[in-house]
Amino acid sequence: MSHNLTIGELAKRIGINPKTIRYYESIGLITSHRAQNGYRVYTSQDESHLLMIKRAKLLGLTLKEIGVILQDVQSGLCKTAKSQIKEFIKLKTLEIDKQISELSALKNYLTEQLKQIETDEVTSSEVKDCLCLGEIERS
Amino acid sequence: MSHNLTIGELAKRIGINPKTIRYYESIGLITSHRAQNGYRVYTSQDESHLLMIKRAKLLGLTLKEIGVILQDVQSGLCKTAKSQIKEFIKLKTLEIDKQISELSALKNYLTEQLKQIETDEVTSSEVKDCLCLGEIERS
DNA sequence: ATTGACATTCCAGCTATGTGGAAGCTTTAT
DNA sequence: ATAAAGCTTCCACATAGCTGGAATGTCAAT
Repeated sequence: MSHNLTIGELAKRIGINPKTIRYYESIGLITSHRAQNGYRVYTSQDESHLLMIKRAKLLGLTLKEIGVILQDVQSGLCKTAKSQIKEFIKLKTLEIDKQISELSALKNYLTEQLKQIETDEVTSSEVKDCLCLGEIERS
Repeated sequence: MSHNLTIGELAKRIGINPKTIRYYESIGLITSHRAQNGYRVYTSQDESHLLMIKRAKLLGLTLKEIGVILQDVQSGLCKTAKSQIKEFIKLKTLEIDKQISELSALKNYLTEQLKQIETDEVTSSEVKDCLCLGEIERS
């Protein structure tokens, strides 16, 4: 299963810079095994981890937060100290809810605004209200 | 209406560091008027702008993106060159949709995971799957 | 055997987003 | 009138998250 990859191949598959992978290793986010020549060797597991990192970053997690998840996951924490990961998941879920409702509110107002702009019936101050003062904070 | 504020008062109302306000000014994100003694003077409009900046930052916009919005809004762009702001809104709405669906997916999987953890029926690899390999990408 | 494309480490620098501190002026309170 | 608190500018440092370059080693192809 583990079709071994060099750092360059891995980087290409994930769509990131090899330097970034080395950087992640340097901060302890991932690890690597070495071939006899000293080259880093990666497995599909490593690829999965990197994909997860990429996705989590897109979702706004910091590398530090991602590191915590990976640590927990890799050390099989859910068997030995579940409460931590439970806590994390609960917290994260709440954060996500908040983020979603803020995004929805912003989207609604932008959509509304777009409609108005398209029917030529908007004033500068209305746009300003939408973006600066709008009822987004209700969410 | 414009109960004038010093930088310190404004900072306290918004809940940010006065230095941050000066920094925003230094990068051209906001402007300020000065009193005769040289002190910065802010109006409720400025307060609105700062609130909007704070909110937008929470939503993941960079200061540069926020700057674009503020520029458009402040120059009354919606009257003079609506197409740009229209374009921006459309793009932003799409991005928001994507972000929302990713967040929803992540939330679902975290919730699912939490349920399983709470009923003591989860394996390390399941958590791993959820976070690293899960079907989040379907979204 | 040489060339070119990779890999290694190390160090340096980059952007974004602030924060801290010094030196000095202004305002406010006592 | 003096001290505390708050304002100014300027400069430097901090943190996150990379990115680039130099010097060097390895591998694959010709």
